[in-house]
Amino acid sequence: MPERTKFFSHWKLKNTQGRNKVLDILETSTIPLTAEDIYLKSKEQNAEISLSTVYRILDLFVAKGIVIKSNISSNNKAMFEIAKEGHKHHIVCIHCKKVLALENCPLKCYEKTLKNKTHYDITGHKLEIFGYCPECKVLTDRK
Amino acid sequence: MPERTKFFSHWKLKNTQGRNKVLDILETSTIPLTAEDIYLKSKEQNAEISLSTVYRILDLFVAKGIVIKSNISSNNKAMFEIAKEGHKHHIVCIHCKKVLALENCPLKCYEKTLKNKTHYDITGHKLEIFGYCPECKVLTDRK
DNA sequence: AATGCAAATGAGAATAATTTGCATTTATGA
DNA sequence: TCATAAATGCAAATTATTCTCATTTGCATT
Repeated sequence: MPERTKFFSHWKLKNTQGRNKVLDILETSTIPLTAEDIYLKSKEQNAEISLSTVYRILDLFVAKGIVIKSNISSNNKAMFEIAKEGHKHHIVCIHCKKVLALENCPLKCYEKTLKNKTHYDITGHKLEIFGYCPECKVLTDRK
Repeated sequence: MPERTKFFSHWKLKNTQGRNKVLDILETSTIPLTAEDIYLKSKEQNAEISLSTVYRILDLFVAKGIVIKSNISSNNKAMFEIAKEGHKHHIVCIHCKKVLALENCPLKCYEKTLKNKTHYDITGHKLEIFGYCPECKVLTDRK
């Protein structure tokens, strides 16, 4: 039984080429991707999945908690990333849009506390922090 | 000098009817609102602001850090809320969509640490936590 | 208080992301 | 291997958001 079939059967999902490829692409990427990014990567890798199918697969993964959907500010495209350890969070400068990655996830501990307190099975989270970077907080229009 | 004029002049912004109304609506609301929600509320209150202007005002407020833009899962409309103390975070059940409000913000402390460490002027953050609620984690399709 | 001007607004057309319908193909369990 | 339900591709439909441009408004300065 192929490794991925086992993985998918945990969720009672068919192990299709498209789902495999999307999972590959998401697991390989170090940054969140848009549906179109994934579509283009599948094409590059000679395993094209139609864009609407990419959307359907992503929706499914989000519904299962395998993937986190978020909308990084400014553009309004949805971004998708694996809901797993090893993810990164960022501080985004509202003014110059510079992005600073945070060393470690401030919620790692908190999630454990929360599991005990709420009895939820927590599968992931989204976090983004905003502000003015040291340069911009000086220049900015605010008094 | 009207109270709001002072507020707006801090950001070198004109004190217009639209901006006042949008701020009123956002400050009054206990939940994040879509641009359309705000448009409809302005209409109800006999101070209609055109939808495109609502979008423009919201973009401006986001750019200044007065408002936080986020995209609560499932639907893909942007949601807007005041970037202020007293905000709430939530755990959303991936399966039944139930929302549980968290008592206190797990980032309150962390933001202070971060200010010192990064010298950013932090104006706000977005946080959403996902998982299966106690009922759904039993029923769920996952093995 | 009146004036000038840059900035803000309204209306609706344009854009672009996402969803949907339906005919065809594919994965899985018997 | 076969039957069947589920997944996919394609193109059209939908919908949130942005943009254009003519008109209006807020505010600094007389």
